[in-house]
Amino acid sequence: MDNAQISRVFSDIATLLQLEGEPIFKTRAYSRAAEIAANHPVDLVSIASDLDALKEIPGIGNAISLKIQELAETDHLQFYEDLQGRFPAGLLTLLEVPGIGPKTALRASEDLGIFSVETLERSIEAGEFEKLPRVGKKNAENILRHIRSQRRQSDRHMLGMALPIADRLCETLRRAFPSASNISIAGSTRRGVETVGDLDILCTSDSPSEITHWFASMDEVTDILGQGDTKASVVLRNGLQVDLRVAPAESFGALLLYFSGSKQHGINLRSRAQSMGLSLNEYGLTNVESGQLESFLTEAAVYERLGLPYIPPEMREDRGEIQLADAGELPTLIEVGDIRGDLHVHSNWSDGRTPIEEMLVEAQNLGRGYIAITDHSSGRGVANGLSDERLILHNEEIDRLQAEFPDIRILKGSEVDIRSNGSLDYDEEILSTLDIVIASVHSAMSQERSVMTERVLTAMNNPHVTAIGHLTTRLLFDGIRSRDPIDIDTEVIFAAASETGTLMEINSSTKRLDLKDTHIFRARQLGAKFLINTDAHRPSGLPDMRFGVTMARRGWCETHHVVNTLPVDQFVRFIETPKKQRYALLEE
DNA sequence: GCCGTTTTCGGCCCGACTGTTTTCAGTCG
Repeated sequence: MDNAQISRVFSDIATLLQLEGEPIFKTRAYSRAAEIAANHPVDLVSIASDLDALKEIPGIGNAISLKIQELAETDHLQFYEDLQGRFPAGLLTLLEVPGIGPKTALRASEDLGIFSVETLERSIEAGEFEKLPRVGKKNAENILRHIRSQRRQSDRHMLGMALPIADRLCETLRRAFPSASNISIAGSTRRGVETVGDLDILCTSDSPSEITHWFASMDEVTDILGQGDTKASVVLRNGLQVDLRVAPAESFGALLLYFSGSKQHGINLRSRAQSMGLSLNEYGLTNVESGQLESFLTEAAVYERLGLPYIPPEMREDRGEIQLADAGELPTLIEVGDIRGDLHVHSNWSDGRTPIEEMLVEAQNLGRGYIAITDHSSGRGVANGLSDERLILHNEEIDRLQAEFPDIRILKGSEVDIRSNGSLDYDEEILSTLDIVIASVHSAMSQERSVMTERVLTAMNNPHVTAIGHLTTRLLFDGIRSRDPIDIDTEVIFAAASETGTLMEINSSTKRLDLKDTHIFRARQLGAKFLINTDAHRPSGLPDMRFGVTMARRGWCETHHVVNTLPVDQFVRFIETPKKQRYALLEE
């Protein structure tokens, strides 16, 4: 039972209680608990024996703590099962169809015996469904369209795919409406969530309806979900949903804040506003007594009016950021410009696409002061891994290139396989010729938790291993495939990082993003330090550094948490220091 | 169900759009 599964249970409970007609605030409490569980950096099961620890989590009280405990101990929840038993099986799947809410789902099941998406589809086609109260022909048609388009694609898109599309749409909008200003990405894309369900784009203009109409009639729009004077919601040819919102310039601060979310962060801010006698919406702050609306040009101005410093979008996830801001203790988050080196890069010596030289040229263009060329070790037969002999040639090639590229420090590296028993592909003698060793799991990924944990710990205890690469090996769904993370005790691994002097890699590759944000958050709390690397296999992969930095920001990292923010001389001093003393060096 | 510089009881965020309705319920974000 992991946090995602616990989250699912509470989210189902919220829905079912709503169907039972329970007070909205009760169902909301469960919805919030579901959000909290999904984003909590510590495995709830691991702390479930301590009821007080659970109750300390804001939003989790006595009743929900006890339910988490029961789930942790028995893998079941009687309350949940009883609740499910009072409804027909399959009802919850109906609610996953956009346009179907609790009321409609219940009516459909009770009046028409619909308990699955398939029977719903047949009922719509037969003209039965539209006869339900407040449904009608148009609603039924819309729902049918949603069912069919949902079947064509996954509902989440990788940040690395969504962000470039959002950038392009903003640029198109900018060209089409030179008078529009403040064109911005909002929503989960702006917060840097690893996958996004849809894109949110905002702008300000004096003639909003012109813009929303133009937007809905763009060539690449295949479906218009809604369109009004200030808002349009469409589906693009590639399956991505995009919401556009237009407002007058003077309310842009509140607009951007409102549509950047997260939902719970917004709710927390609105509660805070309320306690100050103010009401916050997307147009500004209204004085409840006088009815006077106060507008804001920037987000920072809204925060300031609420007595808070500016909170970066990546932190707006209801993880205690408002309390921290209130106390004046917000971290100064790392920025992509703080990164000085890239310590995990491939070339065509193994499975990269280009010669080392081309990687060096692009790295220099990006302002990197140092880079490690870390082609694969011999165990990666399919990746053209380097034998001992080829690794020695690889090292010689780097010496030669260093003379050619005096402005970037080139480090000798390898991405070495951690074999199933924890040993590495190269022996001590070979490893000692390298400056940087990134040790990664690439095989036997289904080992059971204790074996896997011991395997990685063994690698961390190797004095030559600089960092553990992409710890969980998960792959995000890229439209074709995905891969689940390995089963490993991350608490043990993160705690071992500082004990052994090993760094944890934040892999920036858009399909990996591994460590993920909650892991980074927890690893940082446990004292681990990081490298943010690109794992680039071609020059165009080197700018993906920004995605790793975004994940680090979501884990509340500052520059001192990330070792490749060090200037080159200090970084070299770091790797030349005996491993066990490296963390102490960072404290100086 | 959760929570507390106003509270252990009584509050709990806010608005747009749609389609079905004659004033608003349902859904979404």
